[in-house]
Amino acid sequence: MSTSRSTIRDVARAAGVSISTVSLVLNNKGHVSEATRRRVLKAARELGYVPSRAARDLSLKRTGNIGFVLRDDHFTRSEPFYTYIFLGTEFEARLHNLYVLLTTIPRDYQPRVHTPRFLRERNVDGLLVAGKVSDTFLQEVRAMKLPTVLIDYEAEGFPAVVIDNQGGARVAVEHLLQQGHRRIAFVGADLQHPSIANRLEGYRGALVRTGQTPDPALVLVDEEAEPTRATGQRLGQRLLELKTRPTAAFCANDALALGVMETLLQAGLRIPEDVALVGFDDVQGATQAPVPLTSVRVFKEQLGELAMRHLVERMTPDETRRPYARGQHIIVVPCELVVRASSAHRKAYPPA
Amino acid sequence: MSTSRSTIRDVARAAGVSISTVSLVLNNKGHVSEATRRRVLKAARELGYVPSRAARDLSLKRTGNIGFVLRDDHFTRSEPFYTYIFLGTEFEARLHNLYVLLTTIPRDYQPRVHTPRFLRERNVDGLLVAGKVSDTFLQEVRAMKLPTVLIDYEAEGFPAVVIDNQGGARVAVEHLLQQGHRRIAFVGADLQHPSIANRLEGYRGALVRTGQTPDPALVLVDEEAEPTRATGQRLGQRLLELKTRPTAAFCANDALALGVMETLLQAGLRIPEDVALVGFDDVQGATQAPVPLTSVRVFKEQLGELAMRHLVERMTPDETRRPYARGQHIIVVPCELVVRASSAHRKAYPPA
DNA sequence: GTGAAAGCGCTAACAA
DNA sequence: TTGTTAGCGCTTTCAC
Repeated sequence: MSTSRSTIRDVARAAGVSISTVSLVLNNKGHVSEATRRRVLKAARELGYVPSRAARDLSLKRTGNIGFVLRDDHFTRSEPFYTYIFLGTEFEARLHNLYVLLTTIPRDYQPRVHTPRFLRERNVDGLLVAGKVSDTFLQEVRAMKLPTVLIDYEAEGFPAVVIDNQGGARVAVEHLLQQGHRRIAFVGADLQHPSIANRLEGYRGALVRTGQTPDPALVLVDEEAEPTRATGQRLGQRLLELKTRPTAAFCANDALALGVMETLLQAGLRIPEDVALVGFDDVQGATQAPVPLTSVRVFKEQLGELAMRHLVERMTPDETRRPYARGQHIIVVPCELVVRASSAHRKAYPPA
Repeated sequence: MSTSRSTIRDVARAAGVSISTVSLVLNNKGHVSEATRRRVLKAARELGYVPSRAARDLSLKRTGNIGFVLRDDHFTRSEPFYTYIFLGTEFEARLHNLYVLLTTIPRDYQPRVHTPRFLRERNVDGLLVAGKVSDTFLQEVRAMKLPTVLIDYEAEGFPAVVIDNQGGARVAVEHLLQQGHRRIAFVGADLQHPSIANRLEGYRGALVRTGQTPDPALVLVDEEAEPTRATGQRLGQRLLELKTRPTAAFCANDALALGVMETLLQAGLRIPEDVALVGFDDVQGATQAPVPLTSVRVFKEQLGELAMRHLVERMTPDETRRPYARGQHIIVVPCELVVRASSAHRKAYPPA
């Protein structure tokens, strides 16, 4: 017990069988009689036997690791969005007896310089990429022919697990419409980001569906900026300067919404009486905001779990499965609206 | 290139030597002639050879992994404190060619139920534990006889890398004293936490050193609570109810300080004119607070780096090192005061 | 200085 | 149903 750990040999000896039998039992393979199976299991338990990962991996020609890559600035954001996603993958990984190797890459990724070590050494069987990353990185990954799944981001040729951005945005805007709002602004940033673009689409869709004509003047977007609180503050300023001020704004994410809120409150406006606000992501800060923020809740851990599950499926060529297209599957995860004070019912327009 | 990766055999063949020679060259061992050394290196480079981790680990009887454990509620805090620490360890790990396996444990850790998988399977060569964790967990770790280093926490029998809590607190309070403050409160929580206890010590020390007698009435502590923003709000209330209000408060961390600030501002007090505030940790939110918060900056990534380095030292029994006590080394990392508006010079008391 | 060979602990043919 | 054996790719004695 106190000496070095026991091996498959020890178990075999203790159970009075050969090591291959032990291997078969432990991996539920082949046909082993119930009697020996029990003996083996018992011996293994009594010896506190745990298979050596290195030995198994060497024999199986795999690593048992999954790489998880995200941008460092995303990982260290004050909102633990990607942290939850990571925890989701980690949870699912346990079910498959895999380890997750987490590494960050810089925003301005340089192809050979910043390549994660586990990729360089080919020390992962599959790869998970969370959030928007440099395209040069994705190109490198593409060239490696490694099973890969993106999370909360989309790119040519990669399967991905994404939020139902469009659907969530639509529900959010429909909620505002239902509250009686007719002049609803959209606050956004970097439209290159598929998520943001989709949220804008959802916003437009909701308006069009209800027979409205989206007013371009109400689309407040800073194409060059990241969707941060600071950007929200600036865009809030622009909102204030509009000739006819909107009565509500749907913001592409909570950070932006919180920034807008700050600006509006400082300008002396009331929320939601003067301007109702809805965000997206439902971050922790949404609840604690001066005016609790209505938002679209995203199930971050679920994103991670699903991505890992999907990755594992792609890694194990299951013969029993039909030969579906090996292409770019996109898994869309639903989200849900959480109504808080920032968009509470306006006295003037009671809900339908 | 497109087929499976090349092995040490391939390199040996290409260089016209034996595999043991290749091994020696690649590990800088034994005496190999400069000529063959070059040939081997060249061959390895041309073949894009990367040693198999599994094979090496199997042979070396090690795993090449380091476990990193922290509480899930710490990891998902909105302040990426532990995220930075993790990144520090990850950075240092690369230098030693180690992988870091990150896992969280619940706050209410249950001994055999929640044991991290890599510990159960003994799949790490060393362990890093960040932040306060359940004592039952540490007991389990103790029993494993695994090289371990704590980070930002201390416990019997474990080496640790910690912030200079006492020193930082002292500097913070000295700063307030220098601003002319004489009634300085201490705002804290859970004194069981060594960091908080030490910060209180530093606070007292600064006062005593300058010949003051610490006033127990000014020590506002909620022993039962965690040092969070909510706790800070409550303690801020208690501060307001004091018969003779302090002119300044040193808070055990930024979360508490931010909570106190919120309460004071809502009560109509001005900061720093009515009450000056100083926090600890220098979190991201400190800069963005309504009144930018003076705080003690902590070099989080450095904590992680040092811990990893120390762990690696303990893992590799270096014969050349003197047989120092194998005991509980505590590495103290300095921190520095960052002065912002929340404690800016008061007109009444110009700086010395 | 270099090579042959054993062995790390496991899986998977292949025999029996 | 079970056992024998040949690897998996590397490190490391031990000869030469």
